[in-house]
Amino acid sequence: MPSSKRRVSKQPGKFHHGDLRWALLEAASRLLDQHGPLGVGLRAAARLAGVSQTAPYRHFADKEALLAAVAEQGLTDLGDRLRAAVAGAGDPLAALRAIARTYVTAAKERPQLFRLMFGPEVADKVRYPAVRDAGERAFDVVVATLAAAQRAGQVREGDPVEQAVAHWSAVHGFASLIVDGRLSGQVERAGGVAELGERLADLLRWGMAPR
Amino acid sequence: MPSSKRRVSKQPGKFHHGDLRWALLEAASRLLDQHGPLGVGLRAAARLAGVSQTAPYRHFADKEALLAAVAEQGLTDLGDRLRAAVAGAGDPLAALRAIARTYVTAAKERPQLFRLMFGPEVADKVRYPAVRDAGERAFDVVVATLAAAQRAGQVREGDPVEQAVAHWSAVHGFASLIVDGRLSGQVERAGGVAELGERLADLLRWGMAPR
DNA sequence: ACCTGAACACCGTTCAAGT
DNA sequence: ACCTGAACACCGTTCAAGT
Repeated sequence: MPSSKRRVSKQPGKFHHGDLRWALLEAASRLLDQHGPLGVGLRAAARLAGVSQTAPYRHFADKEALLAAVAEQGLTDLGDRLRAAVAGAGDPLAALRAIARTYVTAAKERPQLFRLMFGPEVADKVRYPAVRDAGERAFDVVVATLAAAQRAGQVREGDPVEQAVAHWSAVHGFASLIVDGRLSGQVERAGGVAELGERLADLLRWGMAPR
Repeated sequence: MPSSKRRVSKQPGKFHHGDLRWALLEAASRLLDQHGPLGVGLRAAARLAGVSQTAPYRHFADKEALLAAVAEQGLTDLGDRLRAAVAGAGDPLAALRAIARTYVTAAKERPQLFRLMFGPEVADKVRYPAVRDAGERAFDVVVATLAAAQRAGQVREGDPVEQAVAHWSAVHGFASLIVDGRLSGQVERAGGVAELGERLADLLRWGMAPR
């Protein structure tokens, strides 16, 4: 995880940036929101940061490394937000609802970042263990919440990891289809994303089998 | 939907290809599987098809249009496979399971195509109604199956579209996370994708609330 | 209609060089 | 360590031209 605060150069005037790495991440993030994952370039980021085209190579091995760093930031931030949402919920069941709401909200806020985080731009995840770890830390929040929900008798007994995969799959799939504009008709019919999301949460909770 | 059969040129010798459009789709499809959505290029496709770099512009307005045509083929094919899976199932409940299995299998078979179909490469879906229509035809299979399941008393009553969104979200999210390598640990723990998928199907069917 | 060749403005990446 | 400028091999796209 990159430092989120800009450091001041120790030798003022000698470098354009006290922390070029930070400046490049900031530039890439802006390019991402404006032009999508395909609009993020090493040269364009360098231009935005005010350095030469080859300067980024001091901090990132290649373009994919820059994108991976942005994705890692996004996943870490998502994990933090999920943790905060769980902490602010009254009980585990409310926490599960808060996870779903927070996840979909984050995806809608920065759709391009969401796409980068789970898209093909950073193809070889083995090359970026930090990206994978950030994703797993976010997933762990879901697992812990389901374990707590079981202890509180609000979710049926079973492997919490398996339940977390189910919960995450449903929430992630819904967020993905929303971001991709694939559910716009259904969203309109239901009167909004939040409303449709609530109904899906109920279906997941009570199941689709006849009562 | 592009014709899936190569036409023979009416004036042999005059053109390199009887159907250059078909040849370019074929080339793009091969580039996609080999190098991912980012490896598909207009020039590379033209090279594979044996024509000049500018020839593709006779058939596709730009690069995105070529990618959109490939995505459309993939979505149409997915819809066909879902329909066939439903037709081959004994009852609506088995059909729902077959939809999930078919969807995940298709995603695993051609992960790069799956990413293109739902990824950011074709960003502006309004520009490509054919892509959207192909996706909706696939979705309609799920809606129809849930309506049938309700009539058979195998799924609780309710809006079949809403239930289809829930089913599709869960299946799509699971497939996405699998393709993205995000569940490799959990898959190993569970003894395979099919096994984990079966457990998720049960959770979706019976719900997560305490019995 | 269909295709070509040259050209333009971009890329990612490498290399030799400067402080 | 950090940054630059020139260069190479690629892109997507446009344009004038050929059959």
